[in-house]
Amino acid sequence: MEAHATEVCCQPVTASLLAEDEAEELAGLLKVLADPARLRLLSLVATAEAGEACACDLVEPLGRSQPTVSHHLSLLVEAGLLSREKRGRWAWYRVVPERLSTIQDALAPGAAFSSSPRP
Amino acid sequence: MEAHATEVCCQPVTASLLAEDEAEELAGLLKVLADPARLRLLSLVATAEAGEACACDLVEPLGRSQPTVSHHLSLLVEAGLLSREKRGRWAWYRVVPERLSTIQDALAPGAAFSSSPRP
DNA sequence: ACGGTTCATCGACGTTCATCGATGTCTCGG
DNA sequence: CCGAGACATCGATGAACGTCGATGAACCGT
Repeated sequence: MEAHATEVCCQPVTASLLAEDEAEELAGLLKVLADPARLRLLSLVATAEAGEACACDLVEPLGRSQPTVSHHLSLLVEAGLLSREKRGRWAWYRVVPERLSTIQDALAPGAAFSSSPRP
Repeated sequence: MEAHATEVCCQPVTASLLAEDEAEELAGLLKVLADPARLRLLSLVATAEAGEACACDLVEPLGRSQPTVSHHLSLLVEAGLLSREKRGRWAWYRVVPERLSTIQDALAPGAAFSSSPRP
């Protein structure tokens, strides 16, 4: 019931009537974003040098314990919002911009009349 | 600590380092969206005839009890995602597209280098 | 003025979730 | 080969949340 990265995820919310399944799918993805700690992690990684950040450099600026940071990072990776690459004994993270665009598209406002321009 | 509609809400997450306050603010707004019932309510109102929907027509298609629907609608209004207008004994709801755009802007990907083009 | 309809509020219950300390696993340097 | 550092996993705990039935408040037709 989680927001796996493989999902393409939904048409725009305002474009057509969302089914319960699609709604749960999109809600699962949004739920991962809807947390201060995870938003700041996303922001920390995005603004990090070279666009990637080591987990060891995220614990202190986030002000949470190491297990908590690890937990949030796992959720972000599972949702496809971050990618993890383990190099040596460090784990490096990057943001996945396409995944953010996915959410943006799902939230496109006033899309109710933009489906078929006219035959 | 809620997502009041008056908030302008944050710079893009990927553009600059999010402070804890801003993160909580944006998270509060996203938390309202991150629920299947509320997403479907938003979708129901958006795709309704004339762009507005009566609360009485939302209970049955949502498949939840009337108090639950009322509760979710209140949260959406408080977050500024819906507007409520009481006419007679019915309550009519409309989506607020600007509020959706706010979230879209906050989630703009790859905005790390788009702040100041060059002086 | 009364009864029915619409909607919000209240109180309660079960689930989900963020957080932590303790522990386990892996990798490297000496 | 052993110890230290980095990270994930486990188990527990307290708070937040979605849901419902019951109740309350407002607004009409008759």
